[in-house]
Amino acid sequence: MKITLKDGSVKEYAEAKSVYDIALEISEGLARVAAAGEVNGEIVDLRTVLDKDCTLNIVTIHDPAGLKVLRHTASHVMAEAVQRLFPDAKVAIGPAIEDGFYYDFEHAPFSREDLDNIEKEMKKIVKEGKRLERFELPRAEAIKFMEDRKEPFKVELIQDLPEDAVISFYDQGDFVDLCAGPHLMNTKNIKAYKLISSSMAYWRGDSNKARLQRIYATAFTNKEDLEKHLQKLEDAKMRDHNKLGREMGLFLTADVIGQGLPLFTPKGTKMIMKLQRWIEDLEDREWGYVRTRTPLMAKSDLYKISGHWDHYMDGMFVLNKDAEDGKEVMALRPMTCPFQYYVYMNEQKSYRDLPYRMSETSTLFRNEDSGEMHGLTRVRQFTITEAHIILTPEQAEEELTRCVDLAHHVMKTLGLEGDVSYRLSKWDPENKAKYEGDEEYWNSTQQYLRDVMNKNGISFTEEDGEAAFYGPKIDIQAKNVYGKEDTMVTIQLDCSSATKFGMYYIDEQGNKALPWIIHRTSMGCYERTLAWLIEHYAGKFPTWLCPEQVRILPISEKFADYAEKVRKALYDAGVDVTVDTRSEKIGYKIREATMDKLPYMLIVGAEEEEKGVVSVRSRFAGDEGAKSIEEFVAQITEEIRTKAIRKAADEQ
RNA sequence: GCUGCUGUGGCUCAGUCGGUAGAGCGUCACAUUGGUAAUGUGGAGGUCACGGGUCCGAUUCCCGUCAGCAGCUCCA
Repeated sequence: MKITLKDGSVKEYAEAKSVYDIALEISEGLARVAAAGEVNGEIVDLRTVLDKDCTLNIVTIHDPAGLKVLRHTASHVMAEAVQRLFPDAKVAIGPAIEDGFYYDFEHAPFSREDLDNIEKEMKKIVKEGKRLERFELPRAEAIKFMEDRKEPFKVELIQDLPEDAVISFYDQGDFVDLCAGPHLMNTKNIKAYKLISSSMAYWRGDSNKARLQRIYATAFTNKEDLEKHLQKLEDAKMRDHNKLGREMGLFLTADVIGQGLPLFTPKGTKMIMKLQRWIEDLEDREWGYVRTRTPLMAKSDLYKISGHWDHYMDGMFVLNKDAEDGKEVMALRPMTCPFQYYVYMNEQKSYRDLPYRMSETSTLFRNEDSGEMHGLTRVRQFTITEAHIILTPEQAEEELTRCVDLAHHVMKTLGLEGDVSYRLSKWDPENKAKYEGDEEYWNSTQQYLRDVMNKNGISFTEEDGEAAFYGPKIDIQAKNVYGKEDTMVTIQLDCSSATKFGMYYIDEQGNKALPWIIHRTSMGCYERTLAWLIEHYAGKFPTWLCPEQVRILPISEKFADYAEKVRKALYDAGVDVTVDTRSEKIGYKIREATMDKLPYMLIVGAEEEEKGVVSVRSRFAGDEGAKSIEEFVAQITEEIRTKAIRKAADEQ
């Protein structure tokens, strides 16, 4: 008997065998869908004995699709283990996800001990080598089947399937699950898995529905891959800005100050100031922006005009809300838009003045739900380089391109351009009340942004329900160390706000005309960008961003004067430099400076003083040898000026 | 906002089956003045997150609050 595999290779067998046996042998337990080979154009059943040459489309568990199947099967095994240990646990759903799988149960919260016990029980099930059998039932029987097994969530799932649906189940002996498949054919092929964590999840993501316990786990084809993955999770923890940023002394929080209100230390502040000075100069001198400075709060009247009062009330901090003494109801600003509009309207503008680009380093306040705050990435007060560009409709395409270019330039300079993806954030046609404007407005503005990105050769995804209430956005997204995505930069097209505020410009015919508005950031907010930088560089920032760029390490206190001379030379050149004057051994000082992730250490002793040099030790190249003071100053100032991103050999 | 877990010197953690606490690192002082990842000795430093309850007595048990974490939901 000859079998032709998908890759063209041919296997020969002395006697007829079942597809099941062949599949098991070739793929270490492949997915059922893959096992269904084609014989003379017909899908063969697993136990069909092959008596002719055929082509078998085999997906092994080493393929991405097969790995997903492996994980999905592992979720069934986990569900069985849970029900063996906790017979009253009701099963909900258990899909494979990126990097693993989960299963939701209705049950009391699981402790770590429970998870370990479940893992042990899974081991037994794997060892038992249980075969997974697929069977199908008509809808009514399927419902009865799950009703008999007292699985209300499964019953609900089946009820939502179409009347004529073929409803399939997978039976692994003591555990049967509603499932479209495919699956591994045998539990024994699940060799490497780990229960990661458990947490609460709502049935169908609806907070009004049942509270379930979700167990997150992962599975791989072999122990090495699993170990590698677990190591990766550990490494991610080491880069986590919320941990590393605090350890490095860049920021802190205080219970009495409140959630989502980080405090920046001198070090963290220095980094933010370096970013801010750079961005402000860049925008004003090279990209044609003017700078404004507007209030952090306003009367509620302003937000009523802007639409925030109707569309964003929950997200604002409102002051004097229930005041009975006649005090004005105010709100801290959640955005800068309307404030800058009034600056625009201060003087009548001609088409010749447009595009009018107003930028502001703007502090904003957003009343996020208490469970939403995280480190520096979700906070209640943050500062952003926010601009509003007032322009004629004819200028929009070119200006939007400039905005994308500026954002790209900023990310490239920071070395972060490889981390991002672009997203067209659209309104939600299913939830029109959340947005201003009609279908035509949204379709046309969304198409406008789509065209701009296409013309600029940007690949992007599209997402419903992510737009601002006044218009669609180009969002530049980045993932954190745990794979969670955040918006870093946003560029929004707004063709409706000008009407609300009565903004206009005088066109070439001398008539009032309605401008368009671009809302955009050039860099995400400083807090979030700093978080991103910490995680991207694992704290080893490019020299220009380091709060401490050089540390001078005198061999002993005898060389304090020479160290001071070197320090002054660097300080006068604008370098952030310190001297470690403690009476510690040089090895100890080097160790500490290394752990502080300093880019440069300058060791100075008798030899150096005599020759007027410094011994350079860098994070990038280790011992760089002796250099004259002038030479090192020239080298580092050039590195800082060009914002070079030097990397060590092992960081390439 | 919801569910769960967590909160002990600056950091990492131990401990108290209820009798007001300990280590390492860091910090400070002194000695040492050194050559590329840890010199030695000594000292200081904690209302055990905060508030209430039970108890003769609470850091320990219970309740609440605040904060941190994970997840859900949300994110103009």
